[in-house]
Amino acid sequence: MRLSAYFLPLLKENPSEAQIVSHRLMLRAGMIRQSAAGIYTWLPLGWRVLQKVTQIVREEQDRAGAIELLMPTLQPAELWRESGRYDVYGKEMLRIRDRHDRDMLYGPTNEELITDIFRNGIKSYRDLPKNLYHIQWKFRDEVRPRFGVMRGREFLMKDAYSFDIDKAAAVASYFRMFAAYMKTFKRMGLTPIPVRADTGPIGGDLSHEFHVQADTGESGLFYDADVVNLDESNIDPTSPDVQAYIANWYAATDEKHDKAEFEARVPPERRREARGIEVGQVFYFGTKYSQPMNAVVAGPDGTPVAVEMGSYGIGVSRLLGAIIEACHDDKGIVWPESVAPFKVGLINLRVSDAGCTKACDDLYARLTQAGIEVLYDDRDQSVGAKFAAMDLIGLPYQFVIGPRGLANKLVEVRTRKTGESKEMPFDAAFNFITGGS
RNA sequence: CGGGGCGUAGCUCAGCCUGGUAGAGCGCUAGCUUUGGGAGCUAGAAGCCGGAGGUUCGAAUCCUCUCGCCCCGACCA
Repeated sequence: MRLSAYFLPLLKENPSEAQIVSHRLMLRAGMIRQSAAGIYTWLPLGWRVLQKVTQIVREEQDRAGAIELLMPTLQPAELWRESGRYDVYGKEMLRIRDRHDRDMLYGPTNEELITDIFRNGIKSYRDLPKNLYHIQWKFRDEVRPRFGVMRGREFLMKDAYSFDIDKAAAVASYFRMFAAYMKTFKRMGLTPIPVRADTGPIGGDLSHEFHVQADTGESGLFYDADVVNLDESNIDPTSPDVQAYIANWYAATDEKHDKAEFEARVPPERRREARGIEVGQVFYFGTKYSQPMNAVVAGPDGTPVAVEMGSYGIGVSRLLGAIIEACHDDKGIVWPESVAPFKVGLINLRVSDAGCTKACDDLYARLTQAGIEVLYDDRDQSVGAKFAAMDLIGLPYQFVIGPRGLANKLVEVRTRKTGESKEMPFDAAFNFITGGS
């Protein structure tokens, strides 16, 4: 993409409404623009990142056996009356009336809708287990939205719902998602810390919140180092030992932290303290919805059984804020490669120089053909402005071409994260980025 | 929802107390000069001073109401 042809409205100064670093940087880097309190337009650069993050979430859900579908944003109130939540949910739920005076709502979550879909489609235990998910915009009319996309009213969420014939199978589904979550967040360059969450009123319920480490995070975390060293690709979600191990390790937010227990159970060298941002939560809730909504299947002996359910959420749009909170420096964003909007920023230091421009155009064409995502700064701007812009938007690599290096047929390759820079011949730079030799 | 703050040019903000022709820096446009870390000079464009009512000869400024946004708290992916 040529920057001259792109839409990237950068801000030199910090907008006064933004207090936290991710919000400021997203605004300044031209990723989002606020439309109303807690409601944002995703500008081209932000949209690209959102799609990258979405795709990683999707791939790991698919890999874990979940099946994607798409439910609507607007739901009939009727289903929520059936589950009993219509009157319970409160003002956070945006209620709408259509022209026929039917009560509708903009979905804050989808348990009712998915249970309805499920009960109409699955009648036998032989069709279980099932795990259905979608990635869809939600709306919760928060009293006080803040921190940009970290706590918006409209937000993109992945929510999955598992259906099993009995508790043992449901718990296995739960830990399968648990492992998928660890993998998902790690792929985004984050350090996930799964924290035991409230078990709720029904005894035996399971829930974990996933926090990702960020110095500016809102919750304090105390945990056993083993938690982050878990190799999720090797765990067997159906093994009771594994389940017990995960369910019992020590990891807590500051609200739940019990110093005495922490010190009793975790040896000093494994005790860790950090700050984090919550980006996901998993629940096992049994028949809480299947019972009232009559989501039953025929069991092996022919008698109807209410299915055992769990739900699994990831705050996809919030993740962008979390990633930036975890990955930035005083110059701007430092994208992990897996979610970067472009892999390379190509800077033409002197557009007026025919040699520079030719060299840039050629390299740009070559990289693009090789499938590398390149943002090519071909604008006629001062050098400092170009470097500052590129640092701000945080692409992992910068290729800098100017008259000085070009005299020796060299391009400068910089790594945003480390600040390292090295001059090399064009072929070497090309191979460096494409992984060729 | 309780408490506080702010709405003036695209952005950051001054002006308001003490009413009298709407300002600065950055950005934007044009030209010239510059060119390896947010360039310089010159000339421009740009604002129903959030909205409505009121007081006054006269309101960005004073009064009333309203809308929006931000911060702290309670609440949440």
